[in-house]
Amino acid sequence: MATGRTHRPATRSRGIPEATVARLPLYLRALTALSERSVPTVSSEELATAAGVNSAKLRKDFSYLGSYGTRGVGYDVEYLVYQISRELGLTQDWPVAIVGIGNLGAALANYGGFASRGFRVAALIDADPAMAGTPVAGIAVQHTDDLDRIISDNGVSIGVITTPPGAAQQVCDRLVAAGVTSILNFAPTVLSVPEGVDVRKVDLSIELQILAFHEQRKAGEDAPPEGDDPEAPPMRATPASRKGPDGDMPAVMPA
Amino acid sequence: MATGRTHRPATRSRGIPEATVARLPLYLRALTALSERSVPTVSSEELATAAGVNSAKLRKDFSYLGSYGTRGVGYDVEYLVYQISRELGLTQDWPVAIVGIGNLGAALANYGGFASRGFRVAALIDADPAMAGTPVAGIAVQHTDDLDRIISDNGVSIGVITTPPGAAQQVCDRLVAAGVTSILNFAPTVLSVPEGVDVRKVDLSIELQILAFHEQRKAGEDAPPEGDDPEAPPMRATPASRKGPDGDMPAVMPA
DNA sequence: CCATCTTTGTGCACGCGTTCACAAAGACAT
DNA sequence: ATGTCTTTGTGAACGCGTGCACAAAGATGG
Ligand SMILES: NC(=O)c1ccc[n+]([C@@H]2O[C@H](COP(=O)([O-])OP(=O)(O)OC[C@H]3O[C@@H](n4cnc5c(N)ncnc54)[C@H](O)[C@@H]3O)[C@@H](O)[C@H]2O)c1
Ligand SMILES: NC(=O)c1ccc[n+]([C@@H]2O[C@H](COP(=O)([O-])OP(=O)(O)OC[C@H]3O[C@@H](n4cnc5c(N)ncnc54)[C@H](O)[C@@H]3O)[C@@H](O)[C@H]2O)c1
Repeated sequence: MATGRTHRPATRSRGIPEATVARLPLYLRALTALSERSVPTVSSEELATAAGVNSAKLRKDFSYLGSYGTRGVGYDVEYLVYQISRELGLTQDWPVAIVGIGNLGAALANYGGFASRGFRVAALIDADPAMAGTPVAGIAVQHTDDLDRIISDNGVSIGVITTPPGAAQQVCDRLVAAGVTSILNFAPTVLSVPEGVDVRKVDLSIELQILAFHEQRKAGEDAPPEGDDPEAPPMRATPASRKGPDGDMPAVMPA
Repeated sequence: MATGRTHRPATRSRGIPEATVARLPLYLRALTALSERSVPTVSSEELATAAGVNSAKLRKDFSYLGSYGTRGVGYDVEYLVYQISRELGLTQDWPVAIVGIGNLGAALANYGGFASRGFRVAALIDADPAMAGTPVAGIAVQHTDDLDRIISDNGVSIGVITTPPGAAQQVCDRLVAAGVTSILNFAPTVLSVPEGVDVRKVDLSIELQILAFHEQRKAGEDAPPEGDDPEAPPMRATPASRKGPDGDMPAVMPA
C-alpha cells in the first residue's frame, strides 16, 4: 500500500474520500477500454465488474463527483472519461522526473504506459558521472548536480525516487527544496517531508511478505500438527546475543 | 494500493487484522536496521518513529502477536525480529517465479532485495523463444511452454506477473493451474482467480494519478478564479461523438 | 398520456481501523 | 523492601469505508 501524507481534512470544496480517489483510475482504465470499443454507455453493474469492484461502491464513488448517470440507462462512457480525467487532473500535462536510473529507474523510463495518461518523463537524473549524457529511453541522463535547475526549468512537481535506500532521503530533500510537492518512492525507506508534500511508496518486498503471510496461513490450515512446534517460541534472546557476521537474518534461537 | 482477495473472515486461529499484517514488514525493516546497529531494545515510541507510524498503533499491532514487550523497558529487538519473521512466514524459503522478462521483469530479477528476506527467484519465464536460455541475473530464462513443469519442479507457490496486460489473465490462469496460490501482478489488469488464491497488484500508473489528483488540488487552492472555469462541465457528449484517431484522450467537449 | 421496467443515487447500519488515555506491570534506585 | 518512574497493553470512543436495500428518476413502449 502507498501512504498519502498531508491528511488535510478536506478543508475546502467537496471532499472526495481518499478511498474513492484511489479507485477513480481503475474506473478510468475500464472506461477507456470501453471507449476504444466504441461502447456508448455502461451500467454501474457492468462497469463495476470490469473494474473489479462492488457496483454499489462504484455508484457511491460517482455520486461524489456529481450526478453523471441516467437512470434506466447507465453512464455515458465518453462523458464519464472526461469527468474522471478532469477530476484526477489528467487533462493537463504532468512533467515527471525520475531520480536514480538503475535497473528500476531505467525500466520506468522505458515504460510507455505513463505518457498515455498525461504523464511525461521530463528528466532522468543520476549521481553516477559515467551515466551523464547517456540516453535512456531516448532521454539523456543528467547529473544530480543540476537537479535543482532541471526541476525548475521543466516545472516538475512530481518526482520518482529509484535510488538505493541510503540516498533516498537526501534525494527527497533536494527534490522538495527544488519545488517538487509529490513523490513516488520505490526505495524501502520512510521519507520525512514537510507539510504539504505528498509521498506515496511502492514497496515490492512488503507486497511479497504479505503474500507469504497468507501463503503460510493457507499451508498451516491443512497441516496443524507439524514437526517443530510453531507455537513454542524460543527463549527470549539475551541482549548479549549479537547477530551473525553478515547482519542479515540474525541467528536468533539461542540457548 | 494492492488488493487482497479471499477475504476469509479469519475463521480459525487468532485473526491478525489485515492492516496490521501490512505493517509488520515495516516494523521488521526498522527492527533489522536496529539489529544491525546492535541496539538491544527499543521503546514503542522509537520504533514507531522509525517505521513512520503512530506508537499506539504499533503497540496494538504487537498485541495481536502476543505480549512481547517489557513495561518500563520496551521490546527486545532480536526477539521481535524473530517473532515477526515467524509470523510472516519468513523463516522458511519461498521460491518465486517471475513471468514476463521484459523491462520490469528483468529489473525485478536483478533486484537483490528479495533474497535477503527469504524470497528466492527460482525461475524466470518468458513467451519469447529468442529469450529462452538467455541468462538474466544469472538465471537462464525458460520458455512458457514449460511453465507447468517449472512451477511444479521448484515448488513455486508465489508468482510474479510482469507480462503485457493482454497476456496477464492467461498467464495467471496457467500459474494457478500449475499450483500457484499467491500472485503479485504488475500488469494493469483486473485478474480473476478462483477462491483461495491471493492476488495483490502494484500499479504505477494509479499511484501517479493519485498524486496528480492531490497535486491539482494543491494548485487549485491558491488560484480559485482561473481562466477556463473548472466548475462548468462541457455539454454531455452525444453517443455519436467518437474518439480521436488514436483512441487515447478522446476529444470530448463537442458543440 | 400512462404503465412498466431498468438503473441510478443514497439513507442507513455495520464492521474495521485508528487514536486517546490510563491502569497495571515491571525496572531501577535507594 | 519500598517508592518512583518509565513504558506497555488495552478498553473505549470515534470516524471512515463498505454494502444493503429501496425510493425516485427517467427511458421506453403502447
Ligand atoms: N529493481 C527492483 O526490482 C526493485 C524492487 C524493489 C525495490 N527496489 C528499490 O528501488 C531502488 C532502485 O533499485 P535498482 O535495482 O534500480 O538499483 P540500482 O542500483 O540498479 O540503481 C540505483 C541508481 O541510483 C543511482 N544513485 C545512487 N545514489 C544516487 C543519488 N544520491 N542521486 C541520484 N542517483 C543516485 C545509482 O547511480 C544507480 O544508477 C532501490 O532502493 C531498491 O531497493 C528495486
Ligand atoms: N516497465 C515499467 O516500468 C512498468 C510500469 C508499470 C507497469 N508496467 C507493466 O508491467 C508489465 C511489463 O512491462 P514491461 O515494461 O516490462 O514490458 P515489456 O514489453 O518490456 O516486457 C514484457 C515481457 O513479457 C513477455 N511476454 C509477453 N507475453 C507473454 C506471455 N504470454 N507469457 C510470458 N511472457 C510473455 C514478453 O516477451 C516480454 O519479454 C506490463 O503489463 C506493463 O504495463 C511496467
